[in-house]
Amino acid sequence: MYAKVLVEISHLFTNKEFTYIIPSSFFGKVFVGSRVKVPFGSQMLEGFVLEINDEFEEKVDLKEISEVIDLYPILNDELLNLGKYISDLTLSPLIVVYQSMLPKALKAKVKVQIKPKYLSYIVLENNVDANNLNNTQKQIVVKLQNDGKVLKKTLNDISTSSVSTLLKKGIIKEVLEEEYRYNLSQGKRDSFVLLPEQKMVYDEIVKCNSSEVFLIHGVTGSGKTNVYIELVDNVIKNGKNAIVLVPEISLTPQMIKRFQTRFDKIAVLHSKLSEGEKYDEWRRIRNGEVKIVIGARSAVFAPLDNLGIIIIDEEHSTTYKQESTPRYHTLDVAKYRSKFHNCPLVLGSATPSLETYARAKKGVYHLLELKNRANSTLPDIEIVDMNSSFKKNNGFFSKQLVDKINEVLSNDEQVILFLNRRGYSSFLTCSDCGDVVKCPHCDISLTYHKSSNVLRCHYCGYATNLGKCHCGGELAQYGMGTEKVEEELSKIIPSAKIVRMDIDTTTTKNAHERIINDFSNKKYNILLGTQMIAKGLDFSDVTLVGVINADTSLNFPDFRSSEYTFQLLCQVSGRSGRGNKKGNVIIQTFNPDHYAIKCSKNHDYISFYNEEMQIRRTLSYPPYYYIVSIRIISPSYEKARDISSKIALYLRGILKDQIILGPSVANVFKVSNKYRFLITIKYKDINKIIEPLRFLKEQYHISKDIKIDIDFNPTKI
DNA sequence: AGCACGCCGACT
DNA sequence: GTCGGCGTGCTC
Repeated sequence: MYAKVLVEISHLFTNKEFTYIIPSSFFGKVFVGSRVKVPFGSQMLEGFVLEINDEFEEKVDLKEISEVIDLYPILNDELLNLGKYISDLTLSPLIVVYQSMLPKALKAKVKVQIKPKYLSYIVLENNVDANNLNNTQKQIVVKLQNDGKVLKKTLNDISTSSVSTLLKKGIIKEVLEEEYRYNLSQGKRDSFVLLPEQKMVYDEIVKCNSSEVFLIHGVTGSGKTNVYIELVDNVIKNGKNAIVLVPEISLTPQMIKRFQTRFDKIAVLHSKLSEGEKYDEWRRIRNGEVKIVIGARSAVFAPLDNLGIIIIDEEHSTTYKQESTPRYHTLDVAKYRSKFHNCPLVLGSATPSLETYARAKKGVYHLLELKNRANSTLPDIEIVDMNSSFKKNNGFFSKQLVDKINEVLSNDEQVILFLNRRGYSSFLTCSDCGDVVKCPHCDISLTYHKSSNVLRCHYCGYATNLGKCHCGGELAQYGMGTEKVEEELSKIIPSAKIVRMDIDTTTTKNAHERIINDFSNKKYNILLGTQMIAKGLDFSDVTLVGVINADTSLNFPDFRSSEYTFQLLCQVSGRSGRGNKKGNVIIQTFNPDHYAIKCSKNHDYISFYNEEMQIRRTLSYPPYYYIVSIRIISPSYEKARDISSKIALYLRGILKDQIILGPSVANVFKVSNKYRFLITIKYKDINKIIEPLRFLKEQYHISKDIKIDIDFNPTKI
């Protein structure tokens, strides 16, 4: 017997398999999808078995598999083939794809070994003649007769020696049972009835018994989660399982809570779990102990059989695209799995991505609408032109916003203030020469962290103490960070109890949940934060949302900047007035006439969509064209530049009908002392460009000092 | 990635 | 003569 094995080295030979002999002692123990240890050159490596054959005809000296790691395969046929599909789609090494489909604990070269955690229990082994026992022993036996199974630790507390005597006599025995590190307690049951509009959406989807894609376009607060819960309930009643995907961790606690009010067998997968917890959750899923998986991007690979539905909430979120190899999009993976299981895929958003909405309008997806808020009305939105306001008081806060905050606080209601920091984090400028302090390794302004008084590079992590400019001038703060806004706000409104939520205040475990709980329990009356407070949060006492600077994302050099801005404004606005009190939103901006801002005032997705689509059409951007970006990265500037030109020439030579842009220096020109060039292809048919790109990738795969990074449908350009 | 093989410079 | 530089190539 022979096995084709994919070894855990991604670097040299892409997707090459090696054949090994299965020694007779391993017959029946090696499966397709199992991990094995194999001798490889001088080293011992782990690998995945991809094929098992009776014959092998080539005349090569074969080695034997030296160890079988798994009792059962860890990847089933569906996931093995899904991996191959992703590998083809993203031009990533297959082994890297498999690794990212599994928890890190299952990876060969993981630094700390993560193993299942076991607890020792004691059970009665034989019928006991109580006369042969002393009092302590009797006490233990009686306890076991009453309770059946008791933690060994508990009995040891009575008497360690008695326990070991009984064990020796064979009267009791020890059993090991696994303890899962992550334990989701059962929630309080809560029932609701779908509103007519929600029921219609539900009925449409429940009717479907094939792999169709549905888009629920529902305004913020329209009760999409209730529809999800009913859909999942229906699936489970039919004996099937469900995957529910959410964009990021800050959203997860509330979504989990909602699902806990209805279901028990839920597993949770997201990046804030420890590796041990992830491993345990993964095995609970694999062992069929759960029926629902809720999680972020990677949860789309959850090893659930018999899927009945996949739900992707906040479909437009860029977190669904993985920003490292393999650069897959969750939507593509979900589509594959929905086809495999012949089950519906449901996308939900108040502000769908243009790509998704365009497909829904074309009829590729089913478009379903929730036009009304479930329990309240949409908030009133006021746009404040900062061009005039800014000159008057020269601060971050317009008079309108300050007045409204005071009014809301005096009613004992709450405020969420949103600071749009994208591309505009606080950096330091020299007051003499005007230079911005940049990272010596990356072409990026350093961000000033006031609490620790250091300048930090958000790309490579470089940190330096605050010094003087190279010209000797003083450095002055420019731009605005949450800390600075908080400082100014507490001066203007001394009575405000402000809690900040940003990267700095949420590094510790459970920090997210703590801040959200504290704010929810009204320990604070103002929540000030960055992107992470924009989505999903649901506080019934928040009646004012203030957007301090709507423009910064508008100025970001990206063709999607208008779309991101519109989405962001709708999302944050949606946090206001979710209870029974009317909500208000104040958006401060220097561009009050920009369509992204104007449309958000009226919650008008369709007008925004139409305006933006015209621009996309004119400039040949998605969804009219697909985009692939090719990044050429090298520590040598000359090499990066020359190879880029060579590649562009090659591509232009064979892709005569495609739009090829570049090479140009990338937006962030230098990262960690490596220079980056960019070539962009706009295309309609992937089949026309995939082979040359695969060729390029293979050509430079071996090269030490040139890295070619190919990113299909990049979210950042 | 490792590690061997191999082909040239500078040392006891 | 040989120690060791790292370029090239292979690993079932």
